[in-house]
Amino acid sequence: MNFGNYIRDKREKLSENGPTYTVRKVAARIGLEPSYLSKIERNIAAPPSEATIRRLAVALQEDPDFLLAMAGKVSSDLREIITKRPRLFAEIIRELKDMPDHAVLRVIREVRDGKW
Amino acid sequence: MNFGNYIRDKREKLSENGPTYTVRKVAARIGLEPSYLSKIERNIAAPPSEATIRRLAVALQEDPDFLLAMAGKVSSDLREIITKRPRLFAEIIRELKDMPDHAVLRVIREVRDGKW
DNA sequence: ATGACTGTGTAGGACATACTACACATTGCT
DNA sequence: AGCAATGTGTAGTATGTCCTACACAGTCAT
Repeated sequence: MNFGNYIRDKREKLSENGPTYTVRKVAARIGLEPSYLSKIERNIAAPPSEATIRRLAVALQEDPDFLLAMAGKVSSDLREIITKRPRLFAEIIRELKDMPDHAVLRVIREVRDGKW
Repeated sequence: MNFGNYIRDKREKLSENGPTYTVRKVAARIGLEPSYLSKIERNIAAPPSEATIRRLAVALQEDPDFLLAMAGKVSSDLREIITKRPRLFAEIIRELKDMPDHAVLRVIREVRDGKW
């Protein structure tokens, strides 16, 4: 599944009950030209900028980090966190790479519970 | 400290004993025009691409993740890891954001020791 | 059949990224 | 004086990013 198909599907699902989620309406709400959004949805145009993806996430009730990932991007706030301590974060991310979700979640919980 | 100044300093340190680390020699070794490297070092040109930064890291015996971070970039392999499970990694990275180095290192060690 | 919608096609443009090619001036050596 | 090596200035290019502006064709209701 790619970015364009995903948001087209999502928008079409939302547009089933009423004309609130047409290409034109959504585009207007997030400040884009309708034809541009149309092209994005058909993968004729590449995914838009991070700022636009964020507005799109709000408009379509999607998780911004997930949408950004579909566009092959990493949220700028995460990039900032990583670039401030690159070796440290590179190490832990690579370490967690092959761990199953539930194990990573356990780490998150342990960290959050302040056992450190 | 910015990218240009940093690599200029590093190269100059390495060039102290012998003419092995002139702008021209280093540029030749990593396949760049000398004038381009010169401009990068003086911050007239923006930091180069990830691939070039990696070659530069090898040539100057620097940590690639660190150099990439100085250029405001995140290694593409890390980006890939994150975009495969964006919500999970977004959560843990934000959770670790304000933790001191030693605490993050402890997490890394625990993970590596396979207590999970 | 007119008007109000719908999505989409065409044709750009402004700016950034990531470079190359080559000439030039300065310095040090012989 | 002449050559080699140094760093740098100028000019230009290809490609990508991120969009706008506007026109057009089809559908649907009145």
